[in-house]
Amino acid sequence: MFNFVLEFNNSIMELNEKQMQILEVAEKLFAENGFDGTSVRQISKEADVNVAMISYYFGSKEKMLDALINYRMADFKIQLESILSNDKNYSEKIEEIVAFVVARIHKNRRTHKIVNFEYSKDSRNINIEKYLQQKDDNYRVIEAFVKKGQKEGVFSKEVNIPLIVPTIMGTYFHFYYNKRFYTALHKLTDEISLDEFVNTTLTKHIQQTIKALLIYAN
Amino acid sequence: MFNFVLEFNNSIMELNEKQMQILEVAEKLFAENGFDGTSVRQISKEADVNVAMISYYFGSKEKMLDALINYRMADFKIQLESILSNDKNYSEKIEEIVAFVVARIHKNRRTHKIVNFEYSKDSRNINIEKYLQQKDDNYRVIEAFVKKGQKEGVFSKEVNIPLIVPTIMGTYFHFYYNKRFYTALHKLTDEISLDEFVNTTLTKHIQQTIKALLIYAN
DNA sequence: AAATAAACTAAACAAACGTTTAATTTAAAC
DNA sequence: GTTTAAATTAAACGTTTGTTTAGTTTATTT
Repeated sequence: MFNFVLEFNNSIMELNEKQMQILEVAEKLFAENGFDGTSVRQISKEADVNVAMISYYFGSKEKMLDALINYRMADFKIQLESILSNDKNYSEKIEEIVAFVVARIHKNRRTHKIVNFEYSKDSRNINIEKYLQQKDDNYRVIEAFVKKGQKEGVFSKEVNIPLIVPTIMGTYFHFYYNKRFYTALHKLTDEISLDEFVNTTLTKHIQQTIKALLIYAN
Repeated sequence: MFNFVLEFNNSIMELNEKQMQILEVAEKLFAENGFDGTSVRQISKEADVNVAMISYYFGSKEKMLDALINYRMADFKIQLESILSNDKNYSEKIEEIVAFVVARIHKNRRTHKIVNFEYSKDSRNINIEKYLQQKDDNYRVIEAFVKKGQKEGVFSKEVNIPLIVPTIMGTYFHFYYNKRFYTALHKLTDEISLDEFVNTTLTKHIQQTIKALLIYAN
């Protein structure tokens, strides 16, 4: 019996297996139908638990969303730094960073989608500290890397560093949100070939883009 | 008294001023709080009309969303082609295309956001033909432009053409969806400086990116 | 001016919503 | 084995949801 210990709301929240099972179902349904488009009865039915368990375990539907986001972002330790500390050249390092980021957001795409949609709402009062912290951490690592490359004369100094990550993640998500259109364009069919497409073609495109931008921008 | 004539569901839908006023309010609220997060009573209250008018005019809340999307996409004639037909060089043409696309989606960002969020839902049954048609039209124009540049030896042949537009639009939308984070990073404050930022800094970044990609990708 | 059609309204509808209650079963502690 | 706590349940709570009804006002047509 292994529980998932989670720092949350300045206190520690332990998630047992049943809670995690509920969150998995909630993640799927929120990503498919939106937060407001998903009822707690749907979640409880699909997770095979009583409706009251959601309030019992998480307090409310909204607090369950908080728990989900923090649960998914909790293990976002900066593996970037280990990539940047190896002895590859700058071009190879860019490729590794992009491949890592794309694989990561693809794996957590459902929660990212929920955050993207709910985050900008005035009405929603979600606790996205962990998400913002991770975003900031990632940015600082990228910033240091690019500035180092600029100092060594490998990277162009004309690049807008804060907008590099939006280009990486934005390309992925715009593809993902419009996958029905783009998979038709690429003649892809099932979910497996989507994974493959992301890991090969899409990743390669973003790698090319960022390499060209960092090296040749003017 | 000028009405807006709209082709819709294989028939012609005429929108009078009151209907357009309702759609403007609905667009704002849908973009802010989502489709499911917005009630018809909210819309009717803010638009200063009776609740029943929404069913009376559009049939249902969902059909109103259809009407909104088609209303906003209706005037999306391909101005791209006029840009591409002038006598600028390739580099300048890229700049003009990017500036045009960014300005366009920024202007219609609210409806784009709604489409992005509702489009991927299995549960939602929205009619996005106009949107898809416009997407396809735009892609074909871009494709022809890039292939011409490749033939003339100006553009790299290593570029994945279908993924160029996702990079342009994705960069914009990832910035827009996370604007709270990025405006803090850029130390922007009000809505005006956001418009300015999009028209100058963000547009320039995407121009740099696409130019570098098309010319130097390998 | 009378008749017809369109625009608009307040009220009511059933269904679905998130949450709470009170009772019961299961597990842990003593 | 008894007591205490935690987990689980079915039912009910009061709101809010999108939509419809039936009636009234305003505009257009004859």
